[in-house]
Amino acid sequence: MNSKKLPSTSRSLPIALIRAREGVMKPIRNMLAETGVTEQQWRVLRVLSEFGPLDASTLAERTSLLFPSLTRIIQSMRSKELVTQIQDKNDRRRQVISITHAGQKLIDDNLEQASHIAKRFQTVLGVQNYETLLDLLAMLDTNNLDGKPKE
Amino acid sequence: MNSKKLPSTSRSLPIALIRAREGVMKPIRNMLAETGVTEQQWRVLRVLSEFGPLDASTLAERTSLLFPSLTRIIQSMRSKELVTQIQDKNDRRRQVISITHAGQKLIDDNLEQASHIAKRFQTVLGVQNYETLLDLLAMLDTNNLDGKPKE
DNA sequence: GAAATTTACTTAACATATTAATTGTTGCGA
DNA sequence: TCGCAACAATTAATATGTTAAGTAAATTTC
Repeated sequence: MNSKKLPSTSRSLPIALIRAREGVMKPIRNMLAETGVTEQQWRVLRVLSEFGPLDASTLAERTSLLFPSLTRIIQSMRSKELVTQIQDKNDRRRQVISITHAGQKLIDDNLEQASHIAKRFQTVLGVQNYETLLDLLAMLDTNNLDGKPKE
Repeated sequence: MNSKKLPSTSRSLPIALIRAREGVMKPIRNMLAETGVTEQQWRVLRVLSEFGPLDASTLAERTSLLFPSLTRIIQSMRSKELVTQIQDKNDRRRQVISITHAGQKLIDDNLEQASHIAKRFQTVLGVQNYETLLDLLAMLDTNNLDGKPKE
């Protein structure tokens, strides 16, 4: 058996993930279009709202944003007064990011619509499948694939 | 019951998709790092190799790349002589993209490693789960979500 | 058959992704 | 306390994602 053949691009996992993401993001982007924030900025607000003030490293991890991206996003969001950034007193290398009232209001104002969108995907897939999907995706996340944790 | 609450970011579908994509792409990117092509350029080569010469619209659809991205990518790949672009005789609006010998060689040279990576994900998830995952992702792809089935 | 419309693609502008190099801090050991 | 490795964040450079405008060729309409 020739194991060198690649799967057809139509059953390619990377491409399937991209297309799924497109489908999921479309309604979310439509919602956010009117708020003036991008999908990533929305994610930053979500995480800050859920966990409270965080240093940039932790924030990057929880939002799944790379550091350089986060730096620029925070700059942009500071100018829009959606977040604040202050230097940690004890370790001046650290920057602590907090959500502002305006940022929290933006979330509150869109909470209903956002949860409606989230719920719709559960309905489309069925709650059972929805949970299964999240579990399978989580398996792809952790880098413990062939017993080689990283690199 | 307050139905307005958003799911915790840890069970958020968009974030789960992003993280899964990260996990899947990491080994692929490592492989491609030495070839000088990006993930998207690899995808273009894959599709051209599988389907033969294609007009830009079809290529964009099969690679899941947006048109403006594809335009730039093709320009870059032409300068590297991985693909060629010629005007269609019958419809001069159309641009027909073809893979070159060098492009095909790049695929051939990495075929084994690429299929090994693809197979590894099947093993990690189990073949059954792997198929289930592709099916579920496909359900998110089709834009028949807002009650508008499709064109 | 010329004007309006549509189609296929390109450009432009801005935001993010990714990797690498740089700056400023902290902590530690000689 | 000097020197330096490690750490946190920023900056830089290149590529892609996304939306909107623009261009040229084909098609439709009157």
